[in-house]
Amino acid sequence: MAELANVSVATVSYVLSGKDRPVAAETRQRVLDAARQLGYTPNQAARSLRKRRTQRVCLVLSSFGGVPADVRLATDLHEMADARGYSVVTLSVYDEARAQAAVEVLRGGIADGALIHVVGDHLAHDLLAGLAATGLPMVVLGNESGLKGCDLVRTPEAEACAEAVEHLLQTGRRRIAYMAHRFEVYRDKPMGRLLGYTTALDRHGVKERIVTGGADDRVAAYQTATELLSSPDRPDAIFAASDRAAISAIWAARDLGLSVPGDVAVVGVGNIDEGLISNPQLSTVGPLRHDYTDVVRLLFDRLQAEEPPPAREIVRSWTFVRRGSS
Amino acid sequence: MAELANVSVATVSYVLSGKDRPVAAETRQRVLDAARQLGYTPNQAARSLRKRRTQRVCLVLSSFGGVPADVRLATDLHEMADARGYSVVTLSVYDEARAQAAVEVLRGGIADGALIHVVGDHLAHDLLAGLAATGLPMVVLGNESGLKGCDLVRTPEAEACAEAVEHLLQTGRRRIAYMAHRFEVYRDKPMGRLLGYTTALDRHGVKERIVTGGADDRVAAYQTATELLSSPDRPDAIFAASDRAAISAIWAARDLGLSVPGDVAVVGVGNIDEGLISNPQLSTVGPLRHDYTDVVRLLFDRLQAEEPPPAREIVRSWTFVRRGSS
DNA sequence: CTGTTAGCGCATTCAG
DNA sequence: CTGAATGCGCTAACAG
Repeated sequence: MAELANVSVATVSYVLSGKDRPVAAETRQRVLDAARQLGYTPNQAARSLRKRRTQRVCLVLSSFGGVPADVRLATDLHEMADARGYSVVTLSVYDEARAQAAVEVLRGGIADGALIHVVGDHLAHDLLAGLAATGLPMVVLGNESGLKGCDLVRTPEAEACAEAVEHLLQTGRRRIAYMAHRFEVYRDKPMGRLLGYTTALDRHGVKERIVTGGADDRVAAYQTATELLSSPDRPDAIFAASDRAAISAIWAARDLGLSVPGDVAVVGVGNIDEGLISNPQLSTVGPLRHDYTDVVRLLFDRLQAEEPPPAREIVRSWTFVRRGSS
Repeated sequence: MAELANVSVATVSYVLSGKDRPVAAETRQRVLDAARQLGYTPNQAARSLRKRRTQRVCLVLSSFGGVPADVRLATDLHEMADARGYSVVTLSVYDEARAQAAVEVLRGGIADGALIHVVGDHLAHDLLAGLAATGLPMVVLGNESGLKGCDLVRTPEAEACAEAVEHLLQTGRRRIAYMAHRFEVYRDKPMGRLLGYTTALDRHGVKERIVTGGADDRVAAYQTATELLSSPDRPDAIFAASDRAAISAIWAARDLGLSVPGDVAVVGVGNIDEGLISNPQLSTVGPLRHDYTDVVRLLFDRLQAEEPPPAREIVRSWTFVRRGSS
């Protein structure tokens, strides 16, 4: 490369990395021509080794096709990364092995910072804490507590879900089933959405708990809802841990000849757009606006800060949105 | 690190990378202890610079939350990567800018190989060809032709879709609408799914073409289907470019008081599981089994080959699956 | 304006 | 069995 253009490697580096060092127009052109002719692209490993920065950020998600809101998160991240000259790579963490691998990759220095949104318990708290202790700039979405050295974005899910369940109680529902994500069921004590459910029932002195799995995918949700609603003492409301599951529940109810919300009310979580086209429209719990620019900004602030800024925390606002299904 | 364990960097390298060089048990333990105490992880940039391999593969997708089948593709890739000691990073390509960026990152050497599944036209053929010319081992899913130096996985979408539309014609449908992905509409000539649609109509001498957008997301599909079905000369069949859009179309029909398939038949593409719980069950076009292990194996064969193997090609088998909606 | 040089952190000879 | 020396491809500082 350098010899083809008949210049030193330093010159090549300067023109390709667009630094301010003055380079004769003619020389620059020669370099550019040679680069194009050879299809030359600087080796990023060498570059980051030298610069001690990768100009990359890493997005860590539970899985592709998981939470629909992740699409927005990813878009917002890509957009800001672009604007600031960073690339984005994504790691998928859908089980413990993947969590381990992801942390290893991050520790190996694949990126200058990470935006981490892993639902469930795959990414153990210790792993996360160990990663943060590395000094890697990171922003964690979740309800982890006691994470030092990184920014936290938490969502008051429990409160908002309790509100939804209280609404069900106040409109006369008494047998309220909760369709949970798998990881919630295997937890020692209820948290988040499930906690909201139990809290609301506690407050109203309702003893009965009907907790099933099935919220993880649409088909499982349909089957679970069908079972629930086929039983002789069927619930008069289903609170599902995801909107997708809730919509499946609506289908199941209708296929059984039950009316929604007449015979059974349905409420989901997430406030996805699809809730607007279901019939009836889906009552849900979630953010009113899906916008993660503030979250993403936390990361880039941290990346571009001279020294580690104090840990900040954003609390995302979640509310109960009543629509036709309840 | 080296000094804490009181050994040379070479020794550290040997014990941590698990090479066969003999190391005294006591020395090894000292290194391991020091590594854990410091939370030391070898820098991957330096390692790949030296070894000229990253031990990473890259998955390139259109977008997270895009095609449901990508979840399986990702799982299969992760699994085999794990087994062979590779990590997986993912790049998301949902527009031209992202395509450009992704290719740049790949050229920069982020991974030893790439599995590329980008639907639509974002990833221009030239970019792909340029990347392949780099010598980067890659497997491309799509119907690109004339790509040298990489393995191709193609899907006879057009044929399978034509079969579906012929089925609609044979069961008496005459006004068949096609709900397209955005990128299909803006193409100069029909390809893939749209081509299947036009081909079938041509064969049967049907002149009328009803092509709309809306297949990209559920809400848009619902709205588009509602418009189509509200018109005085409404179609008697809707062929949607995705199952998700097709399911939205079923909802739209039902919400308008139309029966499916009585008043309007609906057929989708993709054969996603959700089609089994829709009411009626969704007729669709797609693979009977979602399994990408053979595709993934192509990549690792290529990675572990001494010299570039001949370009191979896999043709995935797609069929029309008739269910209740048509 | 451009070339020379010294590492970045690691894996790998080659000596000991 | 272990340490010292070399260089992977690049950038930044310093000479010219």
